[in-house]
Amino acid sequence: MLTVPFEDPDMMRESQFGATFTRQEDARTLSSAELKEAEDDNTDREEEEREDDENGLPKKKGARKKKFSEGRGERVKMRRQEANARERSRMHGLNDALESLRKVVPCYSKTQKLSKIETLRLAKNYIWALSETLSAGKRPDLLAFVQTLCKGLSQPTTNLVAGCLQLNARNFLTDHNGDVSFSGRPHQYDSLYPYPNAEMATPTGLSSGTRDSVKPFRPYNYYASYESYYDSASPESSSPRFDGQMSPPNNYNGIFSLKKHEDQVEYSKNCHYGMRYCNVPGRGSMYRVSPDSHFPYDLHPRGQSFQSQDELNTGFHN
DNA sequence: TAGGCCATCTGGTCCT
DNA sequence: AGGACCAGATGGCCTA
Repeated sequence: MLTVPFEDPDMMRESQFGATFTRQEDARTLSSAELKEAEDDNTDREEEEREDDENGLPKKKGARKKKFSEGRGERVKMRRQEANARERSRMHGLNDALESLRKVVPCYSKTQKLSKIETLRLAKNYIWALSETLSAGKRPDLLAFVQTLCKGLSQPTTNLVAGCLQLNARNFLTDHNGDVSFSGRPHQYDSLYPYPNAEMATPTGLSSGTRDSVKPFRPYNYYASYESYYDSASPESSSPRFDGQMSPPNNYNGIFSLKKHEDQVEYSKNCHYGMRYCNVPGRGSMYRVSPDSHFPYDLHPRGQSFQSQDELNTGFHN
C-alpha cells in the first residue's frame, strides 16, 4: 500500500541511482526523460556486456534477456519510486515514534536532541530503573537512579543528564568498563530531597532524616550504595553490551520531576508521567499517595499539581 | 579533517 | 504481484 501519495513532491524527492538529497535540499524530481535515459543506460550496458564476448556469443547464459518494453520499463521504475516513497514514509514513521520516545524519556530537549541510539539506550535504562524502583518498593537512591539512567550513554549525553540534574557529570561518569562510578558529593543533592521525612533509601547521609535508619554519611561511596540497591543486575545484563558509551537525558522531567515542555498538557490528558501513575477508580491512585510524599519517587494522583516537582524543576531546567 | 549521525536509495527476503 | 521489513551503501551536515 502506498502510504504517501506518489505525487507528493516532498515525498517524491528522488535521487535515483545513488544520488542522495537531504530533506532540506530542494531535491529534484526525476523527470520521465531522466528515467528513460537511465533505462537506456542499463539496457546499453547489458548490450555491451554481451558484445564483449570474444566469440560474439552472448556472455550471459540462457536466452538473451528480453528487452524491456518501454511500458514495462516505466512500470518497473514506477514501482521503484513507489517503493522508495513507502520506505521514506516508513522511516518517517519510525522517526516519529522515536521522537515520541524522546519526549517520554528523561531529559527531553527540543534544542539538543538525543540521537536515536542514545534515545533507545536511555529508554532502556529508564525502564530498567523504574522497574527496579517498583520491585524494590522503596525509594531508591537518587544518584543510583541517575547512574542507572546513564549506563552506557555517551559522554555528551551523560553531561546533558548532569546538566539537567544540576550535578557534576564527574560524579557519575563511566569508567572504562562502561560502568558508572561516583566520585564526589553532589552538592545540590539535598535539594532533591526536600522532604524531611524521606523514608526511601537515600544516599547514605544525604537525606535529612529517615524513618528506617540513619546511615552514616559516606560522601565518596555512592556507587556502593548504588550497587546495594541495584544488586540484581545492571541494565547491561539484558543486553549484549554498551560499547562503553553512556548518554544522558536532558531534563529531569520524566523521572524525578515533570518535564516542562510543550507536551505537558498532553501528559495530563494521557496519564503520562504523573503517571503513568494513573488514578484507579475508587482508589484515587494506583499508588500510595502519602501526605509526606517524597518527590522524586513518590507517586501522585493525576490532577494534583506536581508542586514539589515543579519546585525542583526550577533548579533542573536549563 | 575525521568521525558521528542521519536521510535516502536500493535490492533482497518474507509474507499475504 | 506487491507491500513490509531489513541491511548495506552513499553522501550531506555538523562538530570537535
